[in-house]
Parts: sequence; structure tokens; C-alpha cells
Amino acid sequence: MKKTTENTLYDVAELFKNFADSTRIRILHCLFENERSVNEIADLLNMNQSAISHQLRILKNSKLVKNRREGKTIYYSLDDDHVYNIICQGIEHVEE
Amino acid sequence: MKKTTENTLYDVAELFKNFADSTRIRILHCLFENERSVNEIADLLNMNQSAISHQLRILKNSKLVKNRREGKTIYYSLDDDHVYNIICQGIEHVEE
DNA sequence: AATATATATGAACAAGTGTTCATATATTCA
DNA sequence: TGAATATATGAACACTTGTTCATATATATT
Repeated sequence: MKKTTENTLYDVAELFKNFADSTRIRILHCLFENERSVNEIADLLNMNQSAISHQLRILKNSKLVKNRREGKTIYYSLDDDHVYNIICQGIEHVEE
Repeated sequence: MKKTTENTLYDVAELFKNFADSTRIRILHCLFENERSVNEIADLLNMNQSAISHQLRILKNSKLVKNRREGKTIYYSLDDDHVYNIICQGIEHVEE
């Protein structure tokens, strides 16, 4: 394995910050199967639209989700298999 | 795969909180090869002993590290292969 | 018992974070 | 163009978190 530098470890911490909030984990998890609109996500999680929108922006900036517009609606989906894998490994850990 | 409940996702977020701080990631990373004493860790990370001790308690409570006493010295080590694997996956993600 | 060394802990403080509210922007449809 | 719907954004606030300082506890040594 490549040598892990100090800087890499800072970036890893930054990455994990995204997964360190239950709202964001729930958002990411509900994107496991399908893409979903902002309002769908808000309904599913029973939270208000603004809160979801703020969190989606964080996930977007970190490139963990991507989105596409279709008319008025914006659909979000996971950007990367890594996201799925990291969360699955977290789930496995806590389910033991 | 087992059905993921809402509670599981909360626990997953709690788990990832441990990895969401660069001090804790650096502590865990420096335990990859060897167990290490508190002062060794503090020296390696160039941080004061109290800060390290506080963080080690958090990691201990979450069962990510374990420790053993040998005289005055307390040696910490990773508690679980999952910890190593999750961090490695994080490293791979950011190194791409 | 007294001293030195290793680690842990509590209080305090600064900095960061997530949600809400109000409002702005963008798109569609009548 | 005006109204309706979907999403985004900024400000404010409460809450959490990481570090430092001072000090406590535990062990070893003399």
C-alpha cells in the first residue's frame, strides 16, 4: 500500500465527517436503491425541506452525491460506489 | 442483507463520529502496526498528553481501541479489524 | 514515606455544526 | 404575465465538540 501521509489523514477525517451525522447517513441510505427528489427525501425522513437541502449541499460539495434536474424537480443520487461500500461496512460493524 | 432499521443508521452515524476528527484518525492510524503508550502517541502526533488521553477515552468507550497496563505505562491498540478496514477504505477513497 | 513518572479527569472556553425561519431563485402552467 | 411548485440560501440560535490548564490517581523507585 502507498505511504499514508499526514495530509491524507486530514482528508480522511474530512471524508468521515460527512458520515458522522444521522441525517446525512439517512439521506445517503435512502439513495441506495433509487435516485430521489429533495421533497421525496424530506418526506421519507420526515424533516423539513430546508434542512434536507442544506445537508444535500454538503454531500454535493464533498462529491458524495450528484444531481440532475428534470423540470422543477432535482433528483439526487449517490456519486460513487465507495459511498455505498463505506456505509455498508459501517452497518456491518454496528450490526455485530 | 439484513434489513437496515432507522436505529441502525443512528448507530452508524455514531460510529462514524469517531472517525470524523483528525486527531482520532491519526491516533488510530498510528496503532495500525503496533500498540503504543499514551506518551508515545502524544509525541508522535506532537500534541499534549491530556488531549490524547481525552480522545483515547472516546475511542475506548466506543470499543475501537483496547488497552493493557504494564507498570506505569498503558498500551493502546486497535480493538477490531473493522476499525482498520473502515479507515483503509477511507484512505482509498481520498487517494483516488 | 517521599518523589518521580505515566495517565486520567473536570472545568472552562473557543470554534464548529445542524436546524429553523424567512425569503430568494428557478421552472412550469394557465 | 402571474400563480404555483420545487429547491436553495442566508441569518440566527442552540447545541456539541476539541483543546488547554490544573489537578487527581496510580504505579514504581529510593
